[in-house]
Amino acid sequence: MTADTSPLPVEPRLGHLLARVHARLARASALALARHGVDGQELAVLAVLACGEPLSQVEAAGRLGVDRTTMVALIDGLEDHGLVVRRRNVQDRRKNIVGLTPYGEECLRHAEGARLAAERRFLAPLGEETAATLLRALQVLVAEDRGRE
Amino acid sequence: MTADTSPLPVEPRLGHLLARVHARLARASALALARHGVDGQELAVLAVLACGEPLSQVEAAGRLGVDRTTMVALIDGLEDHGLVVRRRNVQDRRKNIVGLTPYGEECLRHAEGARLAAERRFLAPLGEETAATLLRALQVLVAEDRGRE
DNA sequence: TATTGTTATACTCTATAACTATA
DNA sequence: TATAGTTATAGAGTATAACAATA
Repeated sequence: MTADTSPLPVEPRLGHLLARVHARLARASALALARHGVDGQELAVLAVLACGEPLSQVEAAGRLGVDRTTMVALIDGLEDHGLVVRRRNVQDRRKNIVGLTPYGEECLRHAEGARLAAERRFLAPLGEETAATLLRALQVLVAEDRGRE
Repeated sequence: MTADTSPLPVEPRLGHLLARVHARLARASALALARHGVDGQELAVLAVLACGEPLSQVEAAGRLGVDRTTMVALIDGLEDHGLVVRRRNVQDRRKNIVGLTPYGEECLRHAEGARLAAERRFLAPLGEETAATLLRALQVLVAEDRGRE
């Protein structure tokens, strides 16, 4: 409605806004996670593996929305750093049960705390109420997605 | 604080939400733009080129936040489809002034309309007020970015 | 036959380096 | 020397195809 005489190069587009906000959050999170030796995706894997029942690689991949071949590489990295272990499932020997090592659990706690703090700092300029509205709005928009596909 | 016994796979993370919402909007926009022969990035280039003064490739790249080498390929594609033309700047013969053809202007109008309509449909489930809050919140978060860098 | 994990491969997107022509 | 445009190249990130082991 005020797009006519705007001196801005292009009126703000939702897509650009989302991409830029996401990129900035990613940078802030990366900075906060650096000293814990994991990146955001690896931390997400740890969190998924720690949430309740033991998961196979395919199950973990499904919960994160990545391909199983991507999960192989992720688990490789985490295992190399001693954060997780692969164990053959004795009931179904095709499956690897991937579990956190004690070190992995400790890393998850610390890194998740750092990530959460970074997210709170990131949202701080909005104020509590607006931040909550933002999160709810984003959840509505992803839920809407599920409804159609 | 509530991370111990949560039955959820992973509590919703802002990063995931942003990525998923962005991906969904990108799909919706791509669908809406398909019949106009441009994708979102190409449309953004057209919009930047149409906003006021004549721009060189580097200037257009700067406004979109992409590399000049990326802009070369983008302009190549747009020129191949007859949407823009490169003209040598006579004051500074290193620069290409990139302008829209009449067909490019028409394409911009139609495609931008389609994109805007898709964005409105996308935000519709939120209701007007919440959608406005979402947009303002995202703008605050990118502006915050500018303040620090 | 289908599924799991794995590897190799290809694809997309973007940036870096190096070249040219101009300034 | 520095900048604009271009090209070739490389890197990150991810998906697809094919294979062995297992169900």
